Amino acid sequence: MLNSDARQRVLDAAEKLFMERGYRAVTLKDIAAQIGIRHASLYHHVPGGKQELFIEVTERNLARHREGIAAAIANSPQDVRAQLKAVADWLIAQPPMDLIRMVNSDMPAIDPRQAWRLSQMASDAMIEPLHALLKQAQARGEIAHDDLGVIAGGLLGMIESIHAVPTEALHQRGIPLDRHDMAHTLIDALLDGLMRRDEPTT
Amino acid sequence: MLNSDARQRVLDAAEKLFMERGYRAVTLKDIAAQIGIRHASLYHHVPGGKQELFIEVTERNLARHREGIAAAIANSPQDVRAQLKAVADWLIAQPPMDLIRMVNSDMPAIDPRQAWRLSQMASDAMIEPLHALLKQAQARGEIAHDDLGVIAGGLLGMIESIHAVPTEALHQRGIPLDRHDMAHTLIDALLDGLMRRDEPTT
DNA sequence: TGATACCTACAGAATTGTAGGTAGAGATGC
DNA sequence: GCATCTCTACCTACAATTCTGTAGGTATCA
Repeated sequence: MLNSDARQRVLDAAEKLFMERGYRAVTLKDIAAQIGIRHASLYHHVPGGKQELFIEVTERNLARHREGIAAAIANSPQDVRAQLKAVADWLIAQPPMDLIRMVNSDMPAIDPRQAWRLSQMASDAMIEPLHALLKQAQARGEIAHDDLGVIAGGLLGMIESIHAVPTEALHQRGIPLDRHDMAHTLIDALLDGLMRRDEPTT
Repeated sequence: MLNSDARQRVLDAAEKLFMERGYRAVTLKDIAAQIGIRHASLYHHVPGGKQELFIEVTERNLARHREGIAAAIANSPQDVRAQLKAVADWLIAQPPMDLIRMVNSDMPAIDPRQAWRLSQMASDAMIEPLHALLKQAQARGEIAHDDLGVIAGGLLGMIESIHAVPTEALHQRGIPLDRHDMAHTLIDALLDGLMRRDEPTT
């Protein structure tokens, strides 16, 4: 009842649209249309209305990210490069997680208490796992850096920025440019550095 | 007339809000309130309405970015690190340029022709200058990489992601964490790489 | 006296939310 | 075996508000 099949369809559609476009850019009509029902029928499954729907699916989405990132790391060898690429592959397969929009546009539009809670969740789900991954790699002696928190955030922004590449741009001039490849390229670049070195560090 | 003082105030307020929150999350009332007038008065300065206002200020903003980035590079020594940091400093001083939101939320909400044009402009203003900067550094032998286009995009995403750090988070535990410092840290990390090397490459 | 920069008032559409109704599936009483 | 009862998942209709855009008026200044 509280988690029926029909309700899940509503949450799925809402999650997809809200995460793609943001709170204000999605109407209840959009969500209802996506699953072929009338907007008023949404209230049957989510009596709390738009804001509660947004909060619920955002929480759900963040929880999924936390688990997805954890699983990606757990299923990889103990190696920063492999782990980061696994995380990136998982992130690229998801709808974009636009934290800039979340912080600057979505959060100011909802109840401040909830906004604060969601911001915390976002940090815990997205930044912390990456931060932990990097710290462990540092402990293993694989990498060396003083501000791994900052690096974790930058890494995330770098990977997510790939979602800003329009789909058409990927097939240009016969180059089968793939988002996963791009993410791997970026990770290799961050790990190895761009500066030219005469002795190649593999 | 076409570029009066009052009109500039309208464009400034609109640019700030639109770039911060996105097209759908900003109402004409918000913009008018920002400069202390009624929403209907906006039509005196921008008869084209909301969509044309958005397009105009987005163009303006992108043009400013193109110029600001070019100026930052021009006023720096011929050195990737210095140039990238100058660009980053300029970007950090601007309102966030959320390309993910632009592509996935703002562009689908406006006329497709204009959306395509703005997307081109965004690429020209943001990615291309960075790409050119990197190619020149490569020509000078400072850096070495095969996919500088991808790197340029990732670099941008990395720097812009700093705008997702909530202002309160910057003053935590007495650490005067500054957005500019964070950007510099990220640039150093990308140039030098995170991998531990026993001979320090300065 | 005319241009500029505003204003009030309002129309029309979109958006969120409420009230109450219905069709069908499955359980229950007799 | 079948009438009925209840629950789920919708529906239509509409109220309240917000948002965009229009029409026309007014104050100020050169």
